[in-house]
Parts: sequence; structure tokens; C-alpha cells
Amino acid sequence: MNPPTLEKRETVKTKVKTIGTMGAEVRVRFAPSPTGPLHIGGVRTALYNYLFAKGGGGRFILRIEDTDSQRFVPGAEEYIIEALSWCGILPDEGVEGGKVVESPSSKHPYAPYRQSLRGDIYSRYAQQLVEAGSAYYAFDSAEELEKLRKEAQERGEGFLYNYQNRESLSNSLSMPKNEVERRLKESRDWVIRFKVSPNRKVELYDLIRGEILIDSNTIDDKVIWKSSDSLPTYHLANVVDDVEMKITHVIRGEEWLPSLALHYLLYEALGWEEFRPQFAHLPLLLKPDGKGKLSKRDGERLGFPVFPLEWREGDKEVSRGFREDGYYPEAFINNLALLGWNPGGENELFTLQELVESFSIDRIVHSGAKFNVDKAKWFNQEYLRKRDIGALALELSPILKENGVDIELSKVEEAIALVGDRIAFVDQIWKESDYLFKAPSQLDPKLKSKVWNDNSSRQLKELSNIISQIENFTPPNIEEEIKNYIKENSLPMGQVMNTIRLMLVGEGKGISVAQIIYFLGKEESLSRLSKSL
RNA sequence: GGUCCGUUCGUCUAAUGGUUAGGACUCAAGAUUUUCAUUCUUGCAAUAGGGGUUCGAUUCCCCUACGGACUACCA
Repeated sequence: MNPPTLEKRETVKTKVKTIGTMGAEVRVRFAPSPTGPLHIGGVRTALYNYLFAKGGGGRFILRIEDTDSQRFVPGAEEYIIEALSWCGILPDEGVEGGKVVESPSSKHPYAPYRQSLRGDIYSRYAQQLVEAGSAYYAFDSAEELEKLRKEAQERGEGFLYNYQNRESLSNSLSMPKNEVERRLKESRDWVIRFKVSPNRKVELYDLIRGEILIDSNTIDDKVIWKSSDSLPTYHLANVVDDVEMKITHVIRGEEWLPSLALHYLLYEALGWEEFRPQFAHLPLLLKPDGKGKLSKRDGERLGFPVFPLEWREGDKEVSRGFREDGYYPEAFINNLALLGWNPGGENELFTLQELVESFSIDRIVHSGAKFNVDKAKWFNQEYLRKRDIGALALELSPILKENGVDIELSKVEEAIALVGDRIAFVDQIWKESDYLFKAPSQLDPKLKSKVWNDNSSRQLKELSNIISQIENFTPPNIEEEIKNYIKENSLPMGQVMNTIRLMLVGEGKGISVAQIIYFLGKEESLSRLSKSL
């Protein structure tokens, strides 16, 4: 069971492909913990798992890792499912009708997919490990351990519960049998620790990073099962479920890399080396400015969402979501996919299907990526431009309603066509086209002082006359008539045009004057022009 | 402190021993324009440092620096 010796990424790719075509179906899982909303790093992990599975004709499984009863947050599980669904990342297994599946069926053969419902399975294996001498009962109190950690820290060392001190701590290795039995019966305060054997060089293999060699003396005897809630910790639950659920590839965040050696040892102790999946540890998503990994607080601090959907904690705390901020899921996913992976060409725009087709683990980047909100906006702009005008009109309707505009859809579509390439988000359409639906309530004083003079009133009156008499009322004609007037009277073009704009728009923005007049129609245009008089 | 992972423009990245080190976002300038935008063109901008190996290193090796993760009866 030695890890393969592979130097080049090229070779790794071949290996991954081979496994996919050797008959064994690719099965990957995304295994979040329902302790709060999924953040974009988690979404990216789910996405990469999904892309890898779909690219190899495999299955993508959602498993809920709720073995920490203390940190469970109501609503988090539903949030995770809804967020993935918004992104178009639909699990093949583990969730049905928006709910995590709790009993086995042909489609969901390894149910339940919620770990808190699988307690018996883990305790059986935990027991097995103890009986085999690979694990032991430990009774040390939190206070005792805390004290030891503190002391170690004061000496400038780290505390490890391992071969060096396990004989002198309170556990089944150091106590007489009857004392152990008494304690097991009397309290719910004990745990099972994995017994790491000393002086071993554990050879790990990561699909992204290659070979890693770990000295077993640096690993500590992790708690794998706790009697307080009769549930395992991540390490055991993970290994057991990945094997039970026939997972072939574990694609997870880099924060797990330090415990990979422990996991290898666990597979070994359970006699499961041949079922051990392949591992790929993803680089982390980092804060856009300073240092460290992206966190919930960064979104608030920097003014952009870090969650796919809005999240409410009680009634007070609200965290923004990309969906609520007006991002399209396609744009969001596209952006995320390229944060830590890229297919090598110069194209940056990919549909989910195209991502599936081009994704490969060997092109995952090795270093962490800082999230950049400008780029995220750019992606959204690209997707908005590709969007059908009819769809945009529907998306804009609620905003129009909010602003008291009641107008037929065809007119809305016409307006969107005029301003469509100026915006990145639907709500910007309103900001860029409000003057097409509503007369300005006030005139920008800055523009006014720049363009308004003693002749302006007279000019507007004369222009109103001209406009009212245009028979072939089209933008080019309107423009020509206005320009003729300016020419005949030898007036400065910019000044006159901007005076008209001032009256129509109220400020120095917007599409061409002729286009505006055409869109508004004679009556409304003339009404706006006459307001100054 | 210890263990592990990483390091190419400000940011995301391409180039896996031979390129004027490429693209995208941002920014700047110019062109277009009646305004604001858009669009187009151009520009600014990087191989962390030091040693090797080699005819030749962004690329392979070592050291240093820096960054990150982990170091819970959390995942």
C-alpha cells in the first residue's frame, strides 16, 4: 500500500483518469458542518467536488457532519442545501426534496447521510479499535489537560498527548482494569483516544501536492469518540463514512492537510488501506487585504458578501449574500471556479457544463487566493450582457414598482436595450435609466451653472417648436433637426445639447439626447422642456 | 514554540529548462461622443532573496525570508 511515486502533475492526471475508467465509479462527497452559513470557500470546495464527479461520470454526495452537538445551528443545514441549489450544484445522493435523506433507498443506498444519526456505526468501530489495542479510554478532565497545555506553552513547547506521556495520564493504559471499568460505568466524562504508534514515517500522497512524509512522533493521540454525546469526532466519523459510503476521492480544504497522517493511520488500524480514497487538499480562500483566511467578519468590514445567500442570526444580525446583492449564480460560480483553478487558456467565461468538461485536479493552483470583488462584479457584468432582454425586464419590474413606475413591459425592454451595456447589476438599470420613466424632480446645480445662460429659455422655446413639428419622429431625424437649429444660429453644440439634457435628465448623464426624446415621445419631452419657463 | 503547506504584475493567473515572462480585473492616458457611461487603442506593473545543478533556470535542488494552515471532548 505504498503511495505511488509520481513526480509530474501530468502523471497524476493520468492516474486520476485511470481510476475513473477502471470500473470503480467515482464517488465524492461534500461534507459541511451545520454550524452556520456556508461561506464562499465552502461553496468552492463543493463546486470542485461536483465538477470532478460530473467530469468523470461519477456521483456527488452531500453528507452533513453534525457530530458536534454543542455547535449545531438551527437552519444551517437548510441554508447549505438552498445555497448549493442556487448555485446549480445538485447532489446526486444524500439529499432529496430539499431534505437530507435519513433512510436507505436505491438512490440513497448509504443513508442516513447525517452523522448524528449514525452513532451506532461509529461506536462499533471505536470499540473495535479499543479491542484491537489501537485506541484506549481516557479520563483526563478538561482542566487537567488545559493545565498541561499551559505548562508546555510556558516552556515554549507544544503539548502532545502521545507515546511520551500517555502512560502517566489518566487512561486505560495507565490504570488497573477494574478502575477503568468503574470509571466507564460511573461517568459520561470519558473519551476514546487513538493510539498513535511512535517512530513511524507515514508516507502520504496528495493529488495536488504530491508525496508528504510525516513523523508519527509529531502526531498526538486524538480523541476519536466522546461519551458525553455518544458521538465520534470528525476524524473517526470521516474515515468510517468515507469507506462506508464508498468514497473514491476526498477533495477538501487545506486545513485538513495536517490531520491527513492521522487519517492514514486510522485507515490502517481499521484494516481499510485498500479502501482508502485519494486525497486532494485545496488551497484556501484568503482575505482580500491583509492576512489570513477569509472569514465572516471580512465581508462586513470590506463591504461585500462572503456568503452565497443572505443569513440572519436572530433578528439583529444580517449577513449579506451574493444572491441578494444581485449576482447571478452563473457568474458567482464562474468566478469561484477560477479562484484556485484554471484550464490554461485565455478564456475566462465558462458555463457550469463547460467547467465540468474542462475541470481537472492537476490544474488546481497550490497557493491560497485572495477574493477580489471587482473581478466578481466584472463576471456579473459579462453574464448580465448575455442575458435576454425579456428576462431582464422581468427582473427589473419589482424595482420599477418600488419607484412607482407603472409601464408596459415592451417599453421597459426598450429602455433596457438603450442602457444595457452600462451596467453590471439589474438594480443599476434603474439608476441608469430612471429619467426615462420619471421626470427629474430637481436639476443638478452644477450642470445648470455650467450650461444655463440668458438665452437658454428662448432657445428651449424655439427647440420645443422644432421638436413638436418633426414628422418623421426617429432618433436620427430628431438629432438632425436639433443640429440644424444649432448650426443656423451658430450656437455652441455642447452648451445647447447639455441644456436640453439638463431639462430632460436633470443631470449630466445618460444616453444621447435624441434617443431620450424619441423614447419619451413628443408630449413628455415637450413637457419637460417647458418646465423651465 | 512545534508540524505541515505555499511564494510569478496591486489581485486572479499562464508559461513545467530556451518567450521581448502572456492574459484578465483594477488603475492611468488617448480616440470616439452633446453628458455620464460603453466601446476601441495604448500604457503602468511580477518571477521574494541567496546559493547550487545546467550551455541555459520562473521552471530542478538547498538555505534564508515571508505568508498560510494546524496545534480542542470544533469541523
